[in-house]
Amino acid sequence: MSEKASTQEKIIESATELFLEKGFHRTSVREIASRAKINISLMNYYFRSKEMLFETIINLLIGDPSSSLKTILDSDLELNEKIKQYICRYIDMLISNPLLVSFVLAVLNHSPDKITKLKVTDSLYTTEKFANQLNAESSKGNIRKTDPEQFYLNMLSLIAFPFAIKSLINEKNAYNGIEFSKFIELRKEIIYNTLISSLKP
Amino acid sequence: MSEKASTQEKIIESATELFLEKGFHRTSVREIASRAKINISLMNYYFRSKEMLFETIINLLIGDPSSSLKTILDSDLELNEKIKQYICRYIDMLISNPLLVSFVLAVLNHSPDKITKLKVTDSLYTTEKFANQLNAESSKGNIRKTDPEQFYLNMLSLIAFPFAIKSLINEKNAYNGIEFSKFIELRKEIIYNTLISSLKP
DNA sequence: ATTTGTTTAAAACAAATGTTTAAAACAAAT
DNA sequence: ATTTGTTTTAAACATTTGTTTTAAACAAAT
Repeated sequence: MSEKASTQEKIIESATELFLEKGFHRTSVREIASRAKINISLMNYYFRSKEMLFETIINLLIGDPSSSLKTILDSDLELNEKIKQYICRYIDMLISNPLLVSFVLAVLNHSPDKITKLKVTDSLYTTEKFANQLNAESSKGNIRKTDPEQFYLNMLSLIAFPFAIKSLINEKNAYNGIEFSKFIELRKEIIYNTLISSLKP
Repeated sequence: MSEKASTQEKIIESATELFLEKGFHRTSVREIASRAKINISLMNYYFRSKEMLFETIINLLIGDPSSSLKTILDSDLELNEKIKQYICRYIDMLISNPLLVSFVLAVLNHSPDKITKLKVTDSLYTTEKFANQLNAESSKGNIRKTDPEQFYLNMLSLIAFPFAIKSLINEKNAYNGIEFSKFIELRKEIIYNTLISSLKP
């Protein structure tokens, strides 16, 4: 925890850690206050309610990464290169925050509106320009006829799902955090190859 | 709800529905009792605690499907056919219980031990015989050199992840439950083709 | 020095939680 | 008919929950 952090920042820092680890309902406001070393009532003073604090943190956690990734998808990169970079950046992002996938899935599961009604919704799961690119390449005969929706879902699944079952993978292979990251690093190329060969005419 | 169901069965039925929909912490024992139309204390009478009831239900929900799928993986089917059947049966199972993925991921996330220490653990995520088969085919030059661990993870990701983000997919494409199922049905062949082309030497 | 607006603290609040108790209702057996 | 063991009920239990209240501490401005 940073030293000169304001009360507000301390609350966000602690709450973010706890919400990522344990989710909304398993985290109590007293635990947040205790970790942030502030009085309980300050949470309500700065964020009105636990719920609003949670929504603030959702935006912080999802907003930045997803819009950064959207940039790649919407760029003018050549298809193969775009896919390669997207996989790479996405995985790097998740390695640096391995709890993010489970967090998003948890929220998505018990209060989907919190995510779908988000300003950043379409950053999270939209493919318009990318879809056009796939269709174009398909028309030109460069790649197999491909449903962009399904292809993007394949890509997302291959990238994100392993993080959702991290503990299962670690348990089975007796991995620690670092070994897991190495295992995931290997997937960059594997996922790329898998997707590219699925596109070959 | 069945008519002649015993109290114990009524509790399990109601609790299963609620745990699947809302998870452990968002479900109260009073809600379970109310839906099952029984007295609150009967829950403790039959299952000692909410926690033990939850574990009972985890076993019921995960046990059967996963061991059934394990059978396919451990069979003597030829590789391509085995993959095809595995995808098909897995997806059929998830279509008939679309909340299962999110449920397992939620449990896996906040109390991994509940799953990894399960009797059915290895049914959930083990690949020994399948791995040997892949290695054998690889040695014979029939398929590309492939890490079985990564390949199985690919397969699992492609199959299961879409169910974890069901609400996102539905929201984006304005799907209802049936349209989602159709979308997923299409994936059987797509996933098969994707995986098979990734194996081609 | 006093007033002002802001931030922090301690205590209390009402509501909800999982669980236990103690007695009643019930069915089966003697 | 009475005892026995099982099942069900209503009430209370002790904690914990998120939130609010009230007042104190603080800093800045007049």
